[in-house]
Amino acid sequence: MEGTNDYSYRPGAIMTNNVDIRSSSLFSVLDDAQIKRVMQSSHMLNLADRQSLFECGDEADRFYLVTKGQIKLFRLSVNGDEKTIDIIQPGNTFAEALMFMEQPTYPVSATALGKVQLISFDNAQFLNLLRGNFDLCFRMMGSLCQRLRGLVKEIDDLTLQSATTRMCAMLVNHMEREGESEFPLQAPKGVLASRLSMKPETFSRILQNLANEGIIEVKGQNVGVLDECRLKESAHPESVIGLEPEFNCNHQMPFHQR
Amino acid sequence: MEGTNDYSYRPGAIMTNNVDIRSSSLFSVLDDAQIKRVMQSSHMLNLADRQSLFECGDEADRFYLVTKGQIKLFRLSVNGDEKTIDIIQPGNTFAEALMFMEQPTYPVSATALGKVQLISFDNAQFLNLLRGNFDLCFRMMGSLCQRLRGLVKEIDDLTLQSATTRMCAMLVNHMEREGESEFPLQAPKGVLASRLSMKPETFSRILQNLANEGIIEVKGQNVGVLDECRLKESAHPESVIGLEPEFNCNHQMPFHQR
DNA sequence: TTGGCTCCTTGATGGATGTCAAAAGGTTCC
DNA sequence: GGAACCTTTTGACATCCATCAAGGAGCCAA
Repeated sequence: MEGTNDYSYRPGAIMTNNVDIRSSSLFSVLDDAQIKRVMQSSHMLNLADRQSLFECGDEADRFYLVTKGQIKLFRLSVNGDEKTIDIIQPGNTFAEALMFMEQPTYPVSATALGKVQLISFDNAQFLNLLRGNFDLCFRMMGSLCQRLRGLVKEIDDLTLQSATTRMCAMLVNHMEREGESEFPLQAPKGVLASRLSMKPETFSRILQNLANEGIIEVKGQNVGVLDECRLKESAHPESVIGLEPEFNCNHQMPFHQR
Repeated sequence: MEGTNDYSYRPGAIMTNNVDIRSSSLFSVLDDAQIKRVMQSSHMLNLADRQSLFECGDEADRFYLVTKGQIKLFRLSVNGDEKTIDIIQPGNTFAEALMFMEQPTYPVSATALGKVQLISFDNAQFLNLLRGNFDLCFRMMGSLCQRLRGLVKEIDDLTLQSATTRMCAMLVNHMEREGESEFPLQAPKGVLASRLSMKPETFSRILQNLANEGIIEVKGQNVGVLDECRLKESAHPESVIGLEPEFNCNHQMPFHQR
């Protein structure tokens, strides 16, 4: 499970599995000597599908960069309900915020979605690096700030938006990231459901509704957006502010509609 | 509305309205000269009850320290629904995370709860200070990290916990902060309801239920905790893990019970 | 005191989403 | 190819909480 830092090191791009480490914003401001130093305390890891990386509450002395596959971050409730907090994509780091805590423990559990390859970094090492590099500090603070904004948005979504709205917002994100109106969902539907804080049954029904409305079409894992305009309206209800009620596109989607 | 920096400056404690600026973790690592520098670009503000400080989307070039009263941070949905994200207490700063963004805009609106006194600081000034002070950077990163953890916990609560559980957790926090089993709620019930992501009616009913159960007693704004044990059980359902179902204290609280 | 606020409470009802159960596809492994 | 298994879908029903409407309760002003 735990390998060594056996990837090639050379000045310039540091490639591991087609992911340039420098493309991660945290590492982009490091010079070659610094990268080398971080690398020396790093390990490459391979995880099988569903393999656990750490559990909520574990001591947190390392952080991670995903180079291949996806990592699911989640929390469990007493009765075994699972809430997926985030799905980390290749090229992104996670758990690095914890290095600033006194007695850091992971606030979430992490498991592999499919086969995953990642690199782990030693918190103490990285803290040393931070202590001599203001650019890096600012990078880090910027990244923490963005994550904060993301979570605030998330809370907004959970409290002020409906399940359908969240679904549409996700589909719009997906579409814009892919640049195509047809794309595969990047995780099993059950996982996406949990990410959107709904049950798989609800997820399925909402997709069905959107398809019945002619807004999307669904074939297995593939989604095609047929009516981008209506999808975006459903995703961002604020876009119709200012219109008179009778002029609103009022695309009601009763839950149990067939 | 906007005053000048007319509070006394002297080495050592920097008091403004009985709040020592140094007691805020961000400022605690600054020496006198640095404090003085920050102060020079700061302003004291007074807000009347309900007065707005900034709106979601406004350009964010200052951050704030509350010295008296409370600030409500919230987001609005299209239909006017309001979600209180946080209630900032005296001695605490807010909106400082934004200084690391390119084109910072506030992700929430802020208004006064009651009469409020606060100090605003110039982001650019503070960034200069950060750029020469690693301790301060680490303070800042630590604070951002804690805020992140708080938000993750919040999402957990919203998705995995019931309204009653959230209420109990809040009451336990309240109680432990006050150190008394009897205490006043620190904000109008309607605001607390929104903070807990429920409607005022639901808030009222849950308090009623807890009172009927004999767990608390409520007199206006004052709450007395009668059965701390049961309150904590309801707040942290994980505490009863491992017990056989029939041995669980099964304090059902049907919603419409009278 | 009385009126007019605003905030809170209480009751009746409804709706979005969860739950439970079963069927329908897909995948993997002999 | 088919058996076992998992994921997804579908249906019937339950529940939590929101909504709507009305009634108290405290507070301030005249």
